[in-house]
Amino acid sequence: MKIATWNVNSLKVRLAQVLEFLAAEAPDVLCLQETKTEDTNFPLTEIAAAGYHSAFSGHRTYNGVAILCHTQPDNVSMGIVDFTDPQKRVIAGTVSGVRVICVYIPNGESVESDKYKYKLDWLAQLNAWLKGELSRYPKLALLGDYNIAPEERDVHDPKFWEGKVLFSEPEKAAFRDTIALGLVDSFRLFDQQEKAYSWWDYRMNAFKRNLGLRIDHILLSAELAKNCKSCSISRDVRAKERPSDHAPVIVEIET
DNA sequence: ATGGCTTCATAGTGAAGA
Repeated sequence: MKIATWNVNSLKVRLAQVLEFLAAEAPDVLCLQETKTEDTNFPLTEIAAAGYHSAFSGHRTYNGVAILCHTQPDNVSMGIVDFTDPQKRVIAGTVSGVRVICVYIPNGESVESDKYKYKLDWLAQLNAWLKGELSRYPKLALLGDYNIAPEERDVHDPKFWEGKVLFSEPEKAAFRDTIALGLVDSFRLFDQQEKAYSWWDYRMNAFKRNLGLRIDHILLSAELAKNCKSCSISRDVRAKERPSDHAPVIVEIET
């Protein structure tokens, strides 16, 4: 089973690239973030023509998440249970016995911002909810744009980023709390090249200079992690014409 | 090494992303 995640930064703008990615990689599941698309405008037909079912939760301008899937996902749910959030950031579904949770974790803007408080609160709510989800679904994959670089090696310049949003201590602590629930950062199960990132700023030639952060993650429950065969970042996608600022991440799991 | 991109909503700029 091949599962991927990608922050597309507008599904409308990136639709052709999404279809290209589906054709090239043929993932069983593709989780999308920042679709920025109202549900009524979701490109169901084009995605169906590529052989994929869609489950989605979006609104205009910001946020928006979706799960594209070769088979119809079961028990699709939106949001974090018991947490009222008008922003569409979570969608989950069960595919071949695997609970797939697609998340777009808040950016936080800066550590002084009210959005940063929202981010930390959001992460606490996520972790509280996940605890129950993990006991219900031993085979669970949590994927998406975390907007957190967990370790120094995930940041091109740790000194520069120290204490800043995406790499501040409370954010990293929240990430470790997620891991402590019994999830594994699949990327670190394998030998990886140094300076491997999943996001590069559009400005300052950041991609060409590899000034990036690894903030998109695929976390697996123990039962899935033990059968995980690979985890890689599709860096070439970021090099395309008019790219998203994020690259996709893909895992292969033996089922 | 953050003003220096990109997208959206809108009709000239402003917000937001990360």
